Amino acid sequence: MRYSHQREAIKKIVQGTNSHPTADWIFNQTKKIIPNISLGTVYRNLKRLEEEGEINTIYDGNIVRYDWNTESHDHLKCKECGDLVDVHLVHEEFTSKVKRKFKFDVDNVEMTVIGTCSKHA
Amino acid sequence: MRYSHQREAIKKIVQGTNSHPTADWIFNQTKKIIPNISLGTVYRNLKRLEEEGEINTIYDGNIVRYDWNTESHDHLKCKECGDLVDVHLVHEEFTSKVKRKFKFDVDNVEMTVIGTCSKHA
DNA sequence: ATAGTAATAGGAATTATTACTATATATAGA
DNA sequence: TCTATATATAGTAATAATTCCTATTACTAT
Repeated sequence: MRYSHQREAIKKIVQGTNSHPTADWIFNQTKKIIPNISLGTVYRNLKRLEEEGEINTIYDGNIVRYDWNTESHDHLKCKECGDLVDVHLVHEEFTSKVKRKFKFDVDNVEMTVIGTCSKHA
Repeated sequence: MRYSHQREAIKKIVQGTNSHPTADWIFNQTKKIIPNISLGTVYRNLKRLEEEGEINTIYDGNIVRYDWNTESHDHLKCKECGDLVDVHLVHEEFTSKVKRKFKFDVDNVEMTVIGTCSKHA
């Protein structure tokens, strides 16, 4: 893969936030550095970076977000503030239980716990 | 809520399949009964039915699907055949653990386990 | 039967994403 | 360093999913 200024900028932006940004947010941030970058370039590079394992794609309902955290993890989503917080809830024992019980080979678990965070209890 | 022929047809169609259909599929099925139904009507009524607790909305990646099964449950998704199978994996002990550990009040857990089903092992 | 309210059809508008194409750029090799 | 070429980009058009809008239709209580 050939180097590109654009891809580097996009990578740094995703890796520099905990906000689980959308493509559009990333596009706007990148524009501050490369004003004439195009949205297609952002999408293309987000896909490339995901393929390279540099970033992760997460699904917040039907909204696609990106995450610098490529370790397997889960999310707590507060319905009051919309905050999405990284947590580690699914462990090895869980995947082996699924394997045993359903003869299902687990690659990945996508879990979002929806509720109310302590700030809005 | 006033009775409507359209909404009843949509409800029966969703409740009559295990295929976790998309809005578009439901639209096409409903057309077989009510040829001049409009897509907007399908979306509006799917939303109403979800609000009434008659059906569930599920997110398969960024694809929105609908499910007759309104009991809290999880999904196994086979990356080979795309099959989405209902399972019950998240139990009360899990939500109370999240409550204790993160002071997070759990409403709902959305979990999709991605991997390979026994047919494609 | 009629007025008032609620739902629908059909199409336009919106949003997110992908595809296309002419131009620009990174990089391997002379 | 210069050049050739493959790959990436900007800008725009196209597509897909969903929501919004409005004139029309249907139901309900009088």
